[in-house]
Amino acid sequence: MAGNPNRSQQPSNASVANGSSKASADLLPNGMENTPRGRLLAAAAHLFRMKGFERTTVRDLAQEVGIQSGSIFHHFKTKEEILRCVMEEVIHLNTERLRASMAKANSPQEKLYELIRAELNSIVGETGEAMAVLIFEWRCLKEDSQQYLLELRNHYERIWLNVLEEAKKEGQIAVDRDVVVLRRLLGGALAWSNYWYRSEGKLDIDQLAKQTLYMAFPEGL
Amino acid sequence: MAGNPNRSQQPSNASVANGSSKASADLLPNGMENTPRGRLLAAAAHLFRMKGFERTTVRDLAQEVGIQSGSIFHHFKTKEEILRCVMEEVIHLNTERLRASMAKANSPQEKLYELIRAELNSIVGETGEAMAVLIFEWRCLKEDSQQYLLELRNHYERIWLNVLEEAKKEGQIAVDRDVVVLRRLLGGALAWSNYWYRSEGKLDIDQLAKQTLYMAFPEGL
DNA sequence: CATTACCAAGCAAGCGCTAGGTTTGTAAAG
DNA sequence: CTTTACAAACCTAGCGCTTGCTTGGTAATG
Repeated sequence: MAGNPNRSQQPSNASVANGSSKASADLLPNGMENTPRGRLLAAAAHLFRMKGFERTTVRDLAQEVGIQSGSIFHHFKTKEEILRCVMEEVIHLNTERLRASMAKANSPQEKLYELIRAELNSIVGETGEAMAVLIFEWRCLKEDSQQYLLELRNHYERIWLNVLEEAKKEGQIAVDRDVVVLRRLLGGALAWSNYWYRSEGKLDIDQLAKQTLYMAFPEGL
Repeated sequence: MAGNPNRSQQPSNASVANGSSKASADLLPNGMENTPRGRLLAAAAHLFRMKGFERTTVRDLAQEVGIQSGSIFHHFKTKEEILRCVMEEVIHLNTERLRASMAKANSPQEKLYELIRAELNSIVGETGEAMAVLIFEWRCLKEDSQQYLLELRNHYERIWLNVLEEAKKEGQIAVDRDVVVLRRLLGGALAWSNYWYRSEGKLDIDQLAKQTLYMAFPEGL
């Protein structure tokens, strides 16, 4: 038993885990996948999306990044903390994206179109798995984690509501439409796209964004 | 009086009809709590909604109906079968509701409004918990159960698409709008209401249905 | 006396997580 | 250039507990 027959030899480059598992397709930008922590988060987003938080064991996660299950707890205190970190990072990233997307827009209609496009890209793009986890694994968080992340989400929602309120004030949205309800309808419609939209299909993201914009502005852009 | 043929039911058969007489309706309003099976299904819908399928243990479920955990397996072969039965019954029930809702409608707009109202009632009404389970616990099903339930769902979706296609043919929906995409946007928006809509609020279901109708028909009814 | 509904006890497997030792990359000290 | 020091990264082994599910039996009903 003294030997280590199965031990993997990592190249000094420290770039890639041993080839037992396919690389996760959902890596968050900016070199996050270069640290062990980032690799774990990316793999977690992938597995949590595919199998759900509860069904994903720490052993699954360890295998995905090519380490032993116990080694995970060198980087995270608990399994729940991994979930929370995935969610936290994706909220921060996409709140920033939302803000940036409005820089190129002027009218409320254009702004709303850019918001829809940005959220759609968050949901069906490279952060899509993490976004799905954020949306659909919410109840797996402990109470205090929920509370904390709720504040971050409120900032995100505030951006939407500001634009919708501006549009209504300028008369672009019928007076008997409630902007809070409208945001929820839009949010649901967009979130749902995570389940059915495939970028390989004949519908590209901009087209889908335009179809979605009809929900608020029937005359389009 | 009738036995319990459902116990050994297998969904792996591609055919929809398996023992045509074993009417469901254990789960919902009438008869729901009259049989042990019905009580279990109702409790399961509730717990699966609140905690998720994985987090709900058979011991939780047993305690909810006041029996021992082992006794559950007198009524269902596996825990997964309970989930499947909850979903199956709620699909059957709501497909029937959808059909019935159109009896009182004439124009495509009216029909669509009734469809929205019916689905909304399914989602936020007394079958809401089971509907949420159907939507959000889908991946907890085994492959063959998914396949089986998918056929039932396709019938449900067909009703929607027929109405939308009729509306488009009559020119009520802009030519550049895709009815399949529109149904998915509507479905997402409606499904999402399960997360935020509270019937105690100031918005009643008919009002929400009307706000939702704007997504398809900007001029309303 | 068959059927239905249930209990009591517990098994095998799998779970999150821990403890304690080993390897590895890096960089200052000799 | 080599040695020494050290922390981060990781492994091995397994503990304590929970899980879905099984078994073999009992009580009540018609």
